[in-house]
Parts: sequence; structure tokens; C-alpha cells
Amino acid sequence: MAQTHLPPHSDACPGCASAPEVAFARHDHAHCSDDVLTRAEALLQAQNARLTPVRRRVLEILLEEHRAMGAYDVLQRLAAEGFGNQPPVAYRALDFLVEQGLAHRITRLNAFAACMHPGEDHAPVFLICRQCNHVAEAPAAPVRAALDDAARALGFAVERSNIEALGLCPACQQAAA
Amino acid sequence: MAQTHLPPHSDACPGCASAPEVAFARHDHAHCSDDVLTRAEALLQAQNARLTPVRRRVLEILLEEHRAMGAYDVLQRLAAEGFGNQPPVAYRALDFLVEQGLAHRITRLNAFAACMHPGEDHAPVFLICRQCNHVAEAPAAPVRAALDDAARALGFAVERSNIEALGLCPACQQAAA
DNA sequence: CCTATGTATGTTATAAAATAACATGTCAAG
DNA sequence: CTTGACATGTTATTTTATAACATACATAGG
Repeated sequence: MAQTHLPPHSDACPGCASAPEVAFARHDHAHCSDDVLTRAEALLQAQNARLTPVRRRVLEILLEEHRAMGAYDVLQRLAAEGFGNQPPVAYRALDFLVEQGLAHRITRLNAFAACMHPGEDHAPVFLICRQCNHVAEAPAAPVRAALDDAARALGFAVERSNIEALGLCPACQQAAA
Repeated sequence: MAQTHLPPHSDACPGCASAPEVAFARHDHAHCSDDVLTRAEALLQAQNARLTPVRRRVLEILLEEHRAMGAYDVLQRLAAEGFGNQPPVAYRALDFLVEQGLAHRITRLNAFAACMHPGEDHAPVFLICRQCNHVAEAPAAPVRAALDDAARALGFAVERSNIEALGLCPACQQAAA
């Protein structure tokens, strides 16, 4: 996949940055969304793919909510805005976004989340708090590298990966102690 | 979780060993199953958990088939053998086995597979061939280590992880070329 | 300009996966 | 034996996902 040469999103957004202390913290992230949308448009143009109204709206919804959402949650919002109200409408848009690397599927939760680093070559690693259900996307280049090594040793060529960890986020660890 | 001090299964089973060339190869693996069952009994005793008939049979089925199976596939076999034929029967046994580390859930496939290394401290890494649908469980200590590092950097404590890679197995790569 | 073609959306219907809630059975400690 | 904890069985329903087909919409070639 063609990589763009924009600076990574995390460089520009203090809220979404991969700095340890904020990934699980609340923050105003309106401009993260704008940034991602701009990048998304550039990426899709490069792919000759179209960011149609439904697709765009789904991406916006995921960005606004800034959390993992089920397909039916997304669908409900779409329907409320005059788009189709049948499951395939949501699934098609979500699948498209995942296909294009603009969103991730979190299989453990049967849910989807906007990718905060579109266009950057990265393997998504999701940290899911079993207590509060918050999800953070962790920087994962080393994990992906280790995975590729392990796969290569078996002659297996990795195309896509899902790495999901279940555990306790910092806040819930404190609450537990 | 208490670790036993049995030698790892892979040391004893040439077929299931983590050696690169065999993980994706067919092999007679009857004795792998026996071995795993023996280990499972020991592990459960240590946990004060019971390997009841349904649970044992489910584990045997997963071992016999040596592939990822959907809950309803397992259920069908259970029903044919006189056990209950409603979904909860299968799900409960499968959930129990996962809980005890005797089976893994492969969320991408909505499927379950017997763990070939019960009792050893390991993170399961699954390599799923998108062509032939075969699944291999790869040795993954380094991947797990990288994941723990990434999580620790965010203050997140990993308890369980699912690492799944989609791609092409050696055979299907050859077929494609 | 138009119309053929591919692509996207809308809709109906159904399949597949998972769980809630409750009834029944089993087994071992007191 | 009986009580309590745990396991299984069963009914019903919810949640997630896709198949199949109809309609619209953009755009490249005539």
C-alpha cells in the first residue's frame, strides 16, 4: 500500500499522542478527527477509492465517539440521519473503512474503532480494559516485528494482524488497589 | 496460575513440535492428544477444577479434529453422542476450557482450538491462512514480550491476549506462485 | 449528449453466533 | 440424609453478520 509522507498524526495531537500518560486519558479531540479526515481523503484519492457520504459519515461517527462501537450502534446513528437503516449499510461502510486502513475491527468486542494513524504502516494493538471497557490503541511496531519474525520462521506470510490484549487500565488498577 | 513442571509437550511430539517445517504439515497426532489430556488432568487437579464428561469430551473432540471448530460444530458432535444439544452446553464447556488454558478462542473465526501447550506460560499466536483456512499456533514468547512492553509503557496490565495473523501459509504461497 | 458499465446504496430475508433465565441433576462435606 | 455448590439440561431470545436482489448514481466511450 502506498504510504503518504505526511507527518504522523500523533506528532500533532497532544491528546491522541502515544505518550504513555494520555492514551487512556480523556481529552478534547475534535482536531484529531479533522486531521484524520483530511488524511483519509488523501489516502483514498491515492487508492482511487471514494469516500462517499455514508462512508464519510461512518468514519466521522467513529471519530466523534472515540471508542469502539458495534455495527448496530453505528447503524442506529446512520438511520437517525436519513441513511439506510438495514445492517448491510453499516457493515459495508465499516468493512470498507477497515479494508482501507481507516478503521480497525476489534474482534473480541465485535466492534469497530477509527484508526488514529491512517496511512502509517502499523499493526494495531488494542488494550481492552475488562473493567471499564475502554480501549486504547498502543504503538506496536516492535510487536508487529516480533510477529513477523515468528511467522517467517514457519514460512507464513502475514498480511493483516489483530492483536488484542485484555487486562486492567491504569485507572482500574488503582481503583482495585 | 500455578505452572507445572512437566516437560513441554512440543519436546515430546515430533508432529506438533514448533519446528518450522511441520506446524503446517499433516501428521498423525494421536499421541499428542493423549499427552495433552494427561497434562490437562494434572493441571485441573492443581486448580481444583473438574474435567467432567462433557468437558473432557469437548477437549477430546478439539484434539481429534486438530483444527479450529465453531461452537455449533462441537455441539453437533456432542448431541450425536447423547449430550445436550443446546448451544449453552457447548459454550459452557468451551468457555471452561479457555478459562483453564486448555483451549483457545480464535475470534477472527468465531472458533475454538485445543491448546497444544497447556500449562506452559505462553501467549497463543494464531496464523490463519486466508486461502485454505488452516490455522497454526506459533511459538510466541517474543511477541508476548513485546506486547507486555508496549502495554507496560501505557500502564496497562495484560492478563490475556489474542494475537491473530491473517495471511498465506507456505503451501498456498507456492500454489499462488 | 447519451448510454453502457462498474460501483454504491437500499431493502428483504435469513443465517450464524452467543447468552439470559430457569429447571433439574449430581456430588461431596457436614 | 440433607444441604449447598456446582454442573448440566432446556426454553427462549438477543446479538451479530451475510446472502440475494433491486435501485440509483457516477463516469468513460461512443
